[in-house]
Amino acid sequence: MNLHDLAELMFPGVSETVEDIEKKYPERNLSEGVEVTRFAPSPTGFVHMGSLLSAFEDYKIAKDSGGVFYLRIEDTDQKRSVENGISGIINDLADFEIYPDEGMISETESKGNYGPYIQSERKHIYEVYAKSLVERGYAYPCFCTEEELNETREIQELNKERIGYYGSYAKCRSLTIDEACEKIKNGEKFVVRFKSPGDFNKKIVLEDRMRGKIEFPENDLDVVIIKSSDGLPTYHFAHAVDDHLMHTTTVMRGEEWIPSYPIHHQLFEVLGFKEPRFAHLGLVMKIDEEGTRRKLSKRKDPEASVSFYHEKGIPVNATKLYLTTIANSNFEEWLINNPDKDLSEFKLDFTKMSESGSLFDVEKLFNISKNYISRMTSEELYDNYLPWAKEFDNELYELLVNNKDYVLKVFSIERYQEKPRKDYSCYSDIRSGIWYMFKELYTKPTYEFQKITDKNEILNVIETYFNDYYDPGDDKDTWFNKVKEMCDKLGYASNMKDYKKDPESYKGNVADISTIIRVGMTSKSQTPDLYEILKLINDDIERRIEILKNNYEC
RNA sequence: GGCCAGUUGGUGAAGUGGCUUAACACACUGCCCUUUCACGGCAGCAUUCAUGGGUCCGAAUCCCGUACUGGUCACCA
Repeated sequence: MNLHDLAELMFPGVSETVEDIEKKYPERNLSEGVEVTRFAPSPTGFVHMGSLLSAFEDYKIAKDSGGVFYLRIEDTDQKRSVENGISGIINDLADFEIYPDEGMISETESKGNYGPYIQSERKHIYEVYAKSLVERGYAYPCFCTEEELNETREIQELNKERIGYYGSYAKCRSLTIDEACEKIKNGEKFVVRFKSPGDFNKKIVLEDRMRGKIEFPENDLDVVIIKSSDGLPTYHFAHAVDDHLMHTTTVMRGEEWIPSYPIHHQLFEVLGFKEPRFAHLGLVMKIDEEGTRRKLSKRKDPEASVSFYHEKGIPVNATKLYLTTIANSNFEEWLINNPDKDLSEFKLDFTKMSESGSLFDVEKLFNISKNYISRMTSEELYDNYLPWAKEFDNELYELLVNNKDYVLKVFSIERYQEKPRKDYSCYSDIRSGIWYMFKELYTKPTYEFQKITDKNEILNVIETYFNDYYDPGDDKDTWFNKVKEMCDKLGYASNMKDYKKDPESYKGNVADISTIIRVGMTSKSQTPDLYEILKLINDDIERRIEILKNNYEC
């Protein structure tokens, strides 16, 4: 019996050779500097903020260089798979306008020439490579049971030695070929282990694209590369084979992978693969109630879920802007200097990526979103808001559709000025800012009068104003002068400075009068420009006065 | 426990030996502007870069130790 016989016994059905496979995955025809990146999630059904960031960065790095971004599904751990888990991920990415050039495009379909893009469908490929490793003496069957493995670990702990399957602890490594063949023939189950040629006392260096040099001891662990439970590869092996075959140029992944780099390095070497470059991203963290930092969790943090932003109505572009600020700290400054340029003109830079896990800052996201919304035209706001309202606020959606011109006017208030108003952080904020502009909604308002609460006085001011002073045809200056005129007539100060000098001799001031009119007509003490509002609700003023009166009578 | 990474204000961070008595942005505080709110303007917010030592004319920046945080050591990714 020789290695070839052993390999045949371990992989009885595998007839293809490594050369056969390699031919099917030719080098990509791309010029120097063009990046091929990938997002490689397990099919868990949805994407959370941390993985969205990583997908976004992968996508952006590829696009910035005119390269290829693909989506590969890593389902070698079937326990993690969820029904429709792939389409969930595709939809979440699509919500943020991340569309893979290659890879899965639905639950079962894919596009691109380097597939299959689901690892469980690539089983035969991994077998071919594993078999060749066995033939070359770089892999062997391991028959150790879980109990045996636990035992050696306990011994290692007791002796304060490094934990793992290596050196003399790698029992099955020293099995002769004949012994191994015998066991297989007897039907004993086995995993395939990598036969590491490494020496723990030697050093290797990773040239990380964002962290620079990282030094490690060489790997000497005989890691499992094919599992006996389902015959599928482990991450380490699948990563090496797939990223080689699919010709990934830069592997971007979380920093939790740094410690296993020596394994991957060795695998690439022994398999004769050209190693891709690596960038190990900082994890996205949050502060929890106890005040400690921890990884953002899908389960515990609603704001970690991508759907949270969808429901809140944060514009997709605003989220992208925020993700870019986390990805590259110099982006904010760029944005300030180039407010009108498209995001695609900003190139992500590995050396500007944060090495420590950054805290996810919802406040900042809202701020970015607020600024972003304030810069939209009324039409853009309308077009973006409408689909959101359709999904989350049907009543408003109907009004929006039926009163488009009117809504555009409402959105235009204080929008087209040098520094537009910033009222809305997200689409779900908009209702509270515009509901009172619709007569359909303005029925039983709650009033926010504060300083002046005397009902008769309020009614008196309102009636006097609309009977004797208000004229919708007035321009803004005339309009405000009339308000001031009325102030003088009714015993209020039209000039704030005068009022401050001697508040006792007035009933109030022009601000109080404005507030009475504002609250009387909108039931809100804080609104955009009153003059503009009155012009828009002109047809409804009579009715609103009645509502005010009725409200006071009962 | 071994290995690896990280540590600059409330937050994201700039900074790679002198231009830094630490940029910018968010948040916060105060004042101003003002018919409300928002916007905007001005000012304030780390004498100090986890910590101890060293190198140097000079250190947040280089070296060593310590602490803390996170990761990893699975037939999970």
